[in-house]
Amino acid sequence: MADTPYAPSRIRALPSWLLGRAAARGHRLVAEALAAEGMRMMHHAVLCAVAELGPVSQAELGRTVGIDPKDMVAIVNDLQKDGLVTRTPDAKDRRKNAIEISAEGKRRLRRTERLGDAANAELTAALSDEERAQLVALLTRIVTPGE
Amino acid sequence: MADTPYAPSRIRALPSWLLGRAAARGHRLVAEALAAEGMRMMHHAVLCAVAELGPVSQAELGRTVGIDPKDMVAIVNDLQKDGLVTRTPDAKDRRKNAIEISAEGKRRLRRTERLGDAANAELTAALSDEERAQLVALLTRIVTPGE
DNA sequence: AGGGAACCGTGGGTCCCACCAACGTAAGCA
DNA sequence: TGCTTACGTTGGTGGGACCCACGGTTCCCT
Repeated sequence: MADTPYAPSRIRALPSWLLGRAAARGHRLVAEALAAEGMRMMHHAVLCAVAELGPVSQAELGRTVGIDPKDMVAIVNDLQKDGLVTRTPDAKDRRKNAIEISAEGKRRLRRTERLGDAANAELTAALSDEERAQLVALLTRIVTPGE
Repeated sequence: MADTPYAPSRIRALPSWLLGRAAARGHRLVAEALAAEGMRMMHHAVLCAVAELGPVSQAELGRTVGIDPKDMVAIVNDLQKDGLVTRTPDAKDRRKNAIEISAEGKRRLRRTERLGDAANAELTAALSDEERAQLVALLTRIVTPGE
């Protein structure tokens, strides 16, 4: 028999392993795509969330995208430095910063969304539309175990 | 209106995002489980591969599990230090190390495999057996785009 | 009204994973 | 024989996720 160089290796069938591998490929594809605009995945995610939520505090932003407040500081710093969002102290609650997307941020977001979509298309190129939807549904149930 | 704190946020439907989240949860669950035996995911994967492949070089090991040779060195060091594998110079090719699992390694592997399976069961607890198989099939096609 | 609890933003740091560059040694091939 | 390739090892970079602690602010309960 021809070789098939490496044995199937029991772990290759474990969901956790496959998820790790698939996520790594997805991350690589998306990161490469977004790099064309000088963005990273988390920056894009945060920018996207800001666009959807309107003026919002960093803490709430962190909760929606599920990242540490500490890391959010650096991301918002970067986005602000590039003029993609504005960070103004909230008049009603002076603990908060009101983060809002700028016009330039919206333009950037439109481009990065297209890049991200293209990368995701490549990531799931081997799947039919129906299978892609299936995958999304299954993953959604995995990531939200409590709901 | 009741709140539903965060908007669906467009990115939450992207495969790459969901994969990252699901992988993070899977990694956390498995890592916690394996920590009971003082093992990490990559150590378990390598040990598993060694058990399947028999005496094998580090380079081939790295190819099968898909990790950097540099990282493989550290992992084999750890496994050897714990007496789970043996690393002997290959007589036929003196560049290579022949890595082989030890009796203690086999015992450890049996335990970590059970722990890993349990963690994966919890990870996919929301899915039926059929759905789990579906997920594995879909992920497999994503991680091996060229085949 | 007062005081403790909770929360926000920020800085400190840790751990794990992925990847790249280089080098000495050894094998394979022309 | 010399050239090319491969193996193992050391060095380092960077991103992602996570945790702790602090000062400032607001909320809530008594």
